[in-house]
Amino acid sequence: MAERVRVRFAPSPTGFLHIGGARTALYNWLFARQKGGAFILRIEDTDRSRSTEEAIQAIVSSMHWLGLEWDEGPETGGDFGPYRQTERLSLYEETAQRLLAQKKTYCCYCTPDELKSRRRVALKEGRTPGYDGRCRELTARERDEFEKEGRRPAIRFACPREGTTVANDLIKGETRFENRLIDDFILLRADGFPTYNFAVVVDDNAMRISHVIRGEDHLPNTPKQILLYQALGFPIPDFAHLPMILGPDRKPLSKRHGATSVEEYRRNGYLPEAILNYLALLGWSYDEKTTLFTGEELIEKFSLGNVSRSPAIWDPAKLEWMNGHYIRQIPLKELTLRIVPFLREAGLIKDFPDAEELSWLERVVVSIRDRMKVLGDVVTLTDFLFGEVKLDPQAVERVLKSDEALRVLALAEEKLASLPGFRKDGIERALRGMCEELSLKPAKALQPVRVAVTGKTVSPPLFESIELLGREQTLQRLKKARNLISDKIG
RNA sequence: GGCGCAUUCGUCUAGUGGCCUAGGACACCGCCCUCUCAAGGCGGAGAUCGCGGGUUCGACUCCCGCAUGCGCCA
Repeated sequence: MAERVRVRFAPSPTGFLHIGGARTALYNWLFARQKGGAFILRIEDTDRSRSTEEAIQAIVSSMHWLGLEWDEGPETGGDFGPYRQTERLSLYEETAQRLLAQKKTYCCYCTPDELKSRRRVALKEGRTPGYDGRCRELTARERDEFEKEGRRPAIRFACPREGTTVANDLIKGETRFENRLIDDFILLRADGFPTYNFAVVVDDNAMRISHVIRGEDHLPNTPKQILLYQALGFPIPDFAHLPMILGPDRKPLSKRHGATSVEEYRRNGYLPEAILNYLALLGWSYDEKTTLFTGEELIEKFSLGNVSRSPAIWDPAKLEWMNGHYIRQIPLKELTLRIVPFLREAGLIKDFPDAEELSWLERVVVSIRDRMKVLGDVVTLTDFLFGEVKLDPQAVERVLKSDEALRVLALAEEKLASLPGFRKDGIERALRGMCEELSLKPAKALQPVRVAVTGKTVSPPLFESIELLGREQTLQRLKKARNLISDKIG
């Protein structure tokens, strides 16, 4: 424990970085940064049928995007590599052989099919479905027989039949497991690939991991791993098991609950700051008041002792609120740049804007900043500023189809046409003057103008929007709306 | 089926024996601001602390049982 803190995040590359994985990574990262330790990224790709190269890239890229930089791992390398389990096969093999020589493991010739059917029978008879240990006492001759049949052995751990293994979890506290209830689990499969429990112990030791911080789903694996540490004579790290993240139905978070990967949130316009802050608070808290934390504050204040022991339900609404908050924290110039990709993606702008367009975009951003929850909101909020207006039929029906609206539009057009300049303040004066002349409340009289100009009953502030649109476009839209009404009213 | 973990407002949580007539945040409702919608400010409603037993002068907090949920063995 006096040794340097070394922690790791060890995902299986079977898809995008999941929200739960991101939180595990974050807690590891915070812990390492706070303690001045090392944060290691290790790829657990021994399940060849499900692991892919694309998934590794996806995870790496989400980690970078979140700013969870690792000190050792893919891309960066390090003194304890390689950091991919499929590149460490010989280490597992050697370690297993060592245990075999010490008679702490044994060869098992049972095939997966045999095991499966035995398990079924056991379940049907109401017995515990674990491995019965039948190959543990195999004689040399029996082994030869199996070898002659062409069977390749798996290597199993000879688990102690008595005693108790105690895991002192930094979050859950002391948990005890009866050794006799743990079956002789496989370390190395017949094909030479290690099982999860074995590879994890070998690697965590080889990489000098001091604290294993991972999801609670691994808690039942812990006694097996402790037994392995002991058999191998390795020092045992500290363990900390994080509660799960569930959907609103208290089932594991999955696609049917909505977005579950960091990548999806990135694409929808969530900010890393918001995701990190929200994730930090999902299962951890600092005091009874604080909800907003900068990255530095999190590093300073995080502690495993304050991590909750019970599962948390994912609440997209709170994340959204937090995202809106962080959007408002971003300096205008930077926010504008971060919005550009969303405008391009939606086809609202073609190329990357030049300096002039950028300064216009900045003014656009000012008008919508308080209205955004995600960066992608920029599209629906400002689409009327690009190209033609699409008049919402319902809005036309409700606010445009009247003689009063017709008069409003005519006067507005006249007032705006004769304005000396075309700035927000002048526009406002002109339109408020219009309201007075018509003896109408602004709230009433400005709605037809809003619909004519923006196509909707809800929009960014009208006067700014009109300025941003420009005189020519504005007048054109007012006229068009007027013609439309005249036709309709007859 | 066995083993393990968990259980405070709808949600995330504060709470480590008296400070709790249970605090904060999101969501919800109302008011203010206001050209719409937001943002912001102010306020409201919302939890007999899963249930039942103990221990104690006193329990959300400690112990036991039960229920439920989740995990692992798969």
